[in-house]
Amino acid sequence: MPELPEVQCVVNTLNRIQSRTIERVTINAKQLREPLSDTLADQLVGKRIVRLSRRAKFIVIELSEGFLLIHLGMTGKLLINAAAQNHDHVIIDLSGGLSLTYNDTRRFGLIAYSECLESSRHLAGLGVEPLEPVFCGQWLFDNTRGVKRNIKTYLLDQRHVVGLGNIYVCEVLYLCGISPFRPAGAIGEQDAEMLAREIKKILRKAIDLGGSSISDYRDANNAKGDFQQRFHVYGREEDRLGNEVNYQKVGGRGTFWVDAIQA
DNA sequence: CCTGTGCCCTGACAGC
DNA sequence: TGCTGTCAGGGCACAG
Repeated sequence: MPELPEVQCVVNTLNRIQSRTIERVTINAKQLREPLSDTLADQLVGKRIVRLSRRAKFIVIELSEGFLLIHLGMTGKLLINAAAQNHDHVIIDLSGGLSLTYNDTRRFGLIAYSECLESSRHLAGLGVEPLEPVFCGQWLFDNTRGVKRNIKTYLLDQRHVVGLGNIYVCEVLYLCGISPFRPAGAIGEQDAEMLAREIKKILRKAIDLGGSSISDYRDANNAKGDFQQRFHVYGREEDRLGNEVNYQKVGGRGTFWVDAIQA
C-alpha cells in the first residue's frame, strides 16, 4: 500500500506522540512479515519518543535509546488513539493517555527495535532517497548504464532508489512518456533528467495531498489521502485524453501504460 | 552477478 | 448462497 508519500504523511501526522514515554506494549500477533521479537516490549517500555522520521518506506521512531522501525507493507496502518479493530497486532500505550496501534490486515509489515540505524539489517542496502539532491538526472543516467532490466523494475528496486512503489512508478513513466518495458540502460540523458525531475515532483505533490488511498491507506489520524484522484493510468481504463490504458503484469506487478504516449 | 518466479497473508470482487 | 479464481500499494528467498 504505502509508498514514500504515504509513509511521509504518516510520519507527519505522528507529531503528537513526540516526547511521550512508552508505558506499555501489547503484542497480539506472533508474526508479521517476520516473527515479532520476544524482547520487543521490554526494549520499548520506559523509553521516550524523541523524533520521528522516514527512511525509504520505513517509519523511524527515535527513542531516548535506540530506534523503532515500522514498515507498513501493503495494508499496514499506524493509528493514534484508534478504537480496537480486527488485525490490531501491536498496541503501544504512551504517557498522556495516547496510544499507537499497528493494524495490518495482510501482515506484510514489520516492527523491529534497533540499537542503531547503521547496524540495522532492515535498512542495510537501501538506495538513495529520491527527494534528496543526490538523486538527480545525472545519478539516474550514470547508474543505469549497462542495466538490461526494464526501467519499471529498476525504479521499484529499493537497492537503487527508495520509496517508489507500483503506483508512482506507473504514473511517473506515463508523465515522462517512457514505456515501462524500455531497458533501464536505454534511458538517455534527457529522459533521465526528466524522470528524476518528475519523480521528485510527483512525490512532493502526493505528500501535499495527503498520499493516495486506494482502499486501506490512512494517516496516523485515520484520514484518507486525495492523490488517487490525480492518477493518469493507475487503476484506470482510459487516461485523461481518452487513450486506452493497457494493463499487464511486469515483474509480477500490475502495470498500467498508454501505447500512444509511452515509447 | 543478474533476473524471473513464487510465496508470505487476508479480504474484496467477479463469475459460475 | 456459496464456491473458486484473481487481484491488491511490498519485499524476500530461491532457482537458473
